[in-house]
Amino acid sequence: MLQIQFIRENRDHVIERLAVRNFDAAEIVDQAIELDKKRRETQSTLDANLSEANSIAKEIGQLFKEGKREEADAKKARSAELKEVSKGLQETLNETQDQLQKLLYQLPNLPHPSVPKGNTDADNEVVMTEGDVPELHDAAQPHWELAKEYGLIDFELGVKITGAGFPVYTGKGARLQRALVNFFLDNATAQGYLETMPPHVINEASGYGTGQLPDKEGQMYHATVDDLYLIPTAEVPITNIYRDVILKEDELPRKHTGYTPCFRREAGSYGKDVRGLNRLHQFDKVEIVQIANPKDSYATLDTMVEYVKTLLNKLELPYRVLRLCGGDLGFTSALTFDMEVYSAAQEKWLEVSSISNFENFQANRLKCRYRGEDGKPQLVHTLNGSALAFPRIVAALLENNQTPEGIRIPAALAEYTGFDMITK
RNA sequence: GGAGAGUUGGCAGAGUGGUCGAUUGCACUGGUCUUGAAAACCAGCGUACCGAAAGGUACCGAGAGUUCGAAUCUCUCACUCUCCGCCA
Repeated sequence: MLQIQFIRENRDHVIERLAVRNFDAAEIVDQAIELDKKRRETQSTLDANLSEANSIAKEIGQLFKEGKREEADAKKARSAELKEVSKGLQETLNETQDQLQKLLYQLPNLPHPSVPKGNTDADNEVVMTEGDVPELHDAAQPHWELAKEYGLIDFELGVKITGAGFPVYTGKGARLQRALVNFFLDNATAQGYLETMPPHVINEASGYGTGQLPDKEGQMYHATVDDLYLIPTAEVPITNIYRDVILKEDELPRKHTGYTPCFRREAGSYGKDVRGLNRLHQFDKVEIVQIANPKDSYATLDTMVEYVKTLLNKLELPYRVLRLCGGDLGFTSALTFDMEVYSAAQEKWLEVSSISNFENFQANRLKCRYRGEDGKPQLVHTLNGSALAFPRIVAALLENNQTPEGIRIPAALAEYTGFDMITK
């Protein structure tokens, strides 16, 4: 959420920046500024009323002690009057604040100056491409065929137990998942990220803290009996560690990594893009999260991108880095780099990581602050990224490394799987 | 699932209708003392909003109520803990 003080002082800048998202903010911004003005005026008047009421209450108390009953009673009239007025003012103030809050919820984060204008993912800027696309043999197959042929993943069995999008991993398929958990966590902790295993279910307050609620309620699985939600990503429980927290400046940055399953309803998604592992309702992911000092959050973002590159290099997967354009940028993000691997049999790029700087947009909702040199609490910057999401990594690994003899496992990962070849 | 207790500032823990935004201890910050450190002593030390400032207002789990006045009384809700039951 953007800060109203900032909007008030930078009206034109806010509108101009949001135009990069093709978001016409003028009307909302002006309404918000108007409401904010009303809010402050109401607040001042109310405060003055309450102030007078407080001093009258004290006077009455004093008069009672002195036994001046009549004088005290006389003052009660004024007190009742003030009470009536204050009640009305309080209602106006609450309404105004609610309306203002609703407007602010509608405004997405301001894109960083480097974000290109654009409408769809076709307008994203390819920052770099790395690695060679492998040449596959003639009988090469997409990963869902390979998974079946080698007995790694059973999609139909998942349908029986749960439904579409909940695959069952078996044998080397399951072992590969376990290897990825350890591979990613070991790499992240070596970079100073604190290994963190959070709850996989969150309460409502946490959902609001990172912005899944109220807007994206339909995207999470909801356990209504207890009013809890299954996490769509580890970002939610981990970032919420810092909800309502004031850190000391020298405690920054805080770095966490966590492995969790992720649950996404993805309502309305179907078609060939969702075949196999391309899009699931439950998948595994290792996440990296940083709570950063605003002055170096962009340097932090760069280190996170660099870190994920090292993972993809170790996995020997061809990949590219995209700078998301305004139209494709997430609601809460100021700058996002997507990492895509090339899946050779499907002949397409698959997103395996999305690394974002939210600046203080999330922090404002979370109320996560740090105390600067002047002693005043200021909002932190939050960042996170996948490092990495498993299913599409597995898809690319299977497709790119298939040979007539079997599926080769990259050396760095073979240390974790215990095998360097998947055979029938 | 049953029964009971509780929710106050970073932590511990007072406070049962008026000068309480809140005693005290610990922690923390600064200072004095010391060759240095410790100890001792002195001072400071919540957050948000309004305001140029002075200052004002709100907040003692959340919301509503009683009252001239509520951390304190009433109601509703949420959460936590303890014991019993069940159980990985």
